[in-house]
Amino acid sequence: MRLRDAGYVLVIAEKPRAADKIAMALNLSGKRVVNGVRVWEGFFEGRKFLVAPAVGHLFSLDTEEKGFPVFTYKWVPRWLVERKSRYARKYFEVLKSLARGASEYVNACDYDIEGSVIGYLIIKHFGDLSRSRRAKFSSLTKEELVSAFRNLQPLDLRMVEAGLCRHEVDWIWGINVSRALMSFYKKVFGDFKILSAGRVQTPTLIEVFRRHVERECFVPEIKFNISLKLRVGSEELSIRSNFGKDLTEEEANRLKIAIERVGKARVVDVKSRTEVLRPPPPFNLPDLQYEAYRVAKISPALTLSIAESLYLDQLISYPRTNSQKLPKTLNHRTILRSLSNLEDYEEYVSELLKKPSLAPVEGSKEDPAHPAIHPTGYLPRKPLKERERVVYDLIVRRYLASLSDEALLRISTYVLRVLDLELAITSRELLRSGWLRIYDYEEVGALKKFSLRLGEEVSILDVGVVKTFSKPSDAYTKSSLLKWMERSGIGTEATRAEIIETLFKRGYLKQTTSGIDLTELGSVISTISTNLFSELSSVQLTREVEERLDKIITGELSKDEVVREVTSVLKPRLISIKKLLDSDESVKELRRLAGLDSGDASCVICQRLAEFSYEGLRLCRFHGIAYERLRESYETWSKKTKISFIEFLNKVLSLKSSGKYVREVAELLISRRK
DNA sequence: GCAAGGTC
Ligand SMILES: [Zn+2]
Repeated sequence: MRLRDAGYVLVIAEKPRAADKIAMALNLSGKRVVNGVRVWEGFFEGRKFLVAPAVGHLFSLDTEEKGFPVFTYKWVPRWLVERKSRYARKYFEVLKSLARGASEYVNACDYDIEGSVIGYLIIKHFGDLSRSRRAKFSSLTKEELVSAFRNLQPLDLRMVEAGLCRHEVDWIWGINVSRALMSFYKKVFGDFKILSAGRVQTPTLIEVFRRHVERECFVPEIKFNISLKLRVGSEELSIRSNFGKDLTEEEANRLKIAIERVGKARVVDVKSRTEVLRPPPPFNLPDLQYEAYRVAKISPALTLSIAESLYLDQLISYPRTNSQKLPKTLNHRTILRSLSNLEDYEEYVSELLKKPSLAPVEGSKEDPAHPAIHPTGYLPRKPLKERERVVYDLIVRRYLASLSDEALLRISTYVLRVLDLELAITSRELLRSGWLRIYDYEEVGALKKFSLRLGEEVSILDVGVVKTFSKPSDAYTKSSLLKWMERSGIGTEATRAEIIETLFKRGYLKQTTSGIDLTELGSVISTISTNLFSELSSVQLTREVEERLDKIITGELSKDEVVREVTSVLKPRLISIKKLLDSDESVKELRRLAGLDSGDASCVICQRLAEFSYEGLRLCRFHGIAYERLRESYETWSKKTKISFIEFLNKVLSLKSSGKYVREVAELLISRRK
């Protein structure tokens, strides 16, 4: 492929800031503002170049068909079909008009499948695919960009095909199942409500459902431990231990008396080691969102929007990244000298600058297009708002920490023998604080320093028996749910927080004092999704889509084959569901599929569909599971302590960590036994 | 109006 001599080369960037960087790297200094959009022109290696930005996707899939099943769709201008994307119109118009005068096109969007689609669709609609090439770079640094433009590649049509396929598969599943759900809702509850389902949101909702069941069907376990108060040097140390045994109440009481009688313990082993605490790597977006919540309770969605505005003010690098690595070419000394003008960091930074070399710690996470989040060195020109300040401060401190020395922790473990039993106590002392001085949010564990010699006797000042009750997993927060999505490999940096917000907007989730919980609607949608669309309800669908996209990239599969496969799974099912929805006598069956009361067999506690029967009591799946857990749990409780079933039920009612369904079943059983 | 993915 040979570049034509006449006309200019139109370079399409994914976003305005990237267009600026590309122009800068290629020395294209002619800045013009067309229709409110910044574009750049100049000469690169003798050819006239023009760089203009998109703003992410400028086209979107859409259909004119109502109802479902729906398998016909086409790409349309995004600003036309999406209210919140009207701002994209001016970028759309500018690219459209500049494309007319161009003789060549370069797709210089991020080198990933979405970037390939963004540039491809613009060239396809406004330009000429046969006169196009792809710029391939993994960061927007001058070196990489110059090399990418000296070695322009043929258009990456397999990446494009994979990208188009991802859009189509998500559209087909999402739109069809959402419409089926709305149709179900109308039929069963009588009114219209906006509902949705999708490859990422549905497994996330179902994970909250699982946690809801786990917590609300939870029966605390009882445990008996020995508490000891020891004299260690001049200090008193309180500890709890079960000596590695699952003690019954009787055993614990006997042990307490025996230990009281001895009154002392002996140090029989001493192990000391120095633990090296490496600085944390610089932030990727998930880490920043997690820390902003942990340190300042800022929600993941708000953290992203704050980071976005810091990025647009040029204070930090691009935030929607998964990378925990900084570019080798980044000039840390320049950034540090600039940061030293800020009072908060001045002292620490001046120490860092004395180091002979500055090599940031790297994490393992990578990103195809953007490095870890770091301060640019540009300083705020006006005072930041409170939350902006908090997020900016976190980013700066994390960056400084990544350039800092390791911290050293001295950990000494002493094994004490009392009677024929052993227990360990641990002393922790910070020998060198290193990076912990600048990033002091990290929990190093309570520091408690003491020292004992081998063979030394330790007096036991007090002994007691402590009864403890286990607790269920915590309810999810927006932060821990986002972490779950990340670990499960669903969604992207840019979308996870927003998808959690969508689940709230649909009325599937609610915020309670202990965290996120499912609403009644959320429970119905989870249940019907699991029953009718099991594929969409699991993170496994994402794995399968990814495998197929990889095969499209290697040429083993085509987009049409993958779309045909999805259609063949979904279409027959949608047709039979539609038939069910259209029939007159289907409401009962539909209610059953949603786990709702279907008329004849309902739970004696909540009227949901009964799926269990115990002691002549019809119980729904929640109360049925709660009943089973209560029975199992009583078995273990009664082995450890003398307690009647009624006493046990009353005790469970009094414990805060007992689940809602468990309490309701306990109350019912108590009232029946009166 | 529904997805998930870009970006303001
Ligand atoms: Zn029930």
